[in-house]
Amino acid sequence: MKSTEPACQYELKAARDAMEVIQGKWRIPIVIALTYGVKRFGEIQRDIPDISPKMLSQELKALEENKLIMRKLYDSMPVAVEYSLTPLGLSLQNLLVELRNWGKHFRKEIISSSD
Amino acid sequence: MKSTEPACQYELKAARDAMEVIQGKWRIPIVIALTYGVKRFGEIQRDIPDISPKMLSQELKALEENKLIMRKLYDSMPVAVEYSLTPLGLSLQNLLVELRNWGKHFRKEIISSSD
DNA sequence: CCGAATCCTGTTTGATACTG
DNA sequence: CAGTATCAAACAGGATTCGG
Repeated sequence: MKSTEPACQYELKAARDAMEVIQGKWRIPIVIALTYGVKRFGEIQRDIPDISPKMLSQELKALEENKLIMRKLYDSMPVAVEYSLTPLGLSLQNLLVELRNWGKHFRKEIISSSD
Repeated sequence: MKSTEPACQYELKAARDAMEVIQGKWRIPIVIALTYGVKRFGEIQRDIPDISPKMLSQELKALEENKLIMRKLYDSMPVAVEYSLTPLGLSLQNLLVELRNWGKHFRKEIISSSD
């Protein structure tokens, strides 16, 4: 065989699918915030100090569309909304662990060595 | 304790560091292409059919700056250049595996269920 | 063959203010 | 409290052309 690629196109697509879902500045922080339990809009906003309400709203919506999180509306007065991880969102844990592990490894290699 | 966040700021930063390095449309494909061995510019370009030379050049440079790949220049005529993964680049394998696993899981859950 | 340079477009992100 | 609306800035990505 001349090229090594054709056999792995499916694997590559899976990796890119995953990236699409978690890519961006805020999705990982939001998911991590919610791994500590159900939270309300304002709580998440306090946990991620420099996110704007617009971005938070927008990214929550995207995560909900991908079924990583659940939005529960309480029709009280004033309204209350609670966000939580779905099973699919929880299934990200292994990936998040690897992400953190590699992130630490990277810092050791890069920050210490040169640069 | 009232907030769950302060303790995990370091973990969060590690995850974001990792994301910054692998984020974007082309870095994962490039790294995956190079896991099959040393390759030249044109080979990588053929392995990733829809990448433009500009993007390939730009992303190779970024990956090199982060020490994930190595660039070796052969001063022949015409010049030849070979790219390969560094140990740090190779250390991404576990993360890539998780990325693919979760990507597949995600497709099963999403594509099949509704959407 | 391996890019660099330039120009251009669309998306992402952000600051700020406002609403039910 | 939980967002929306608006505007502006930044960035990613693409098309094309050029050079050693």
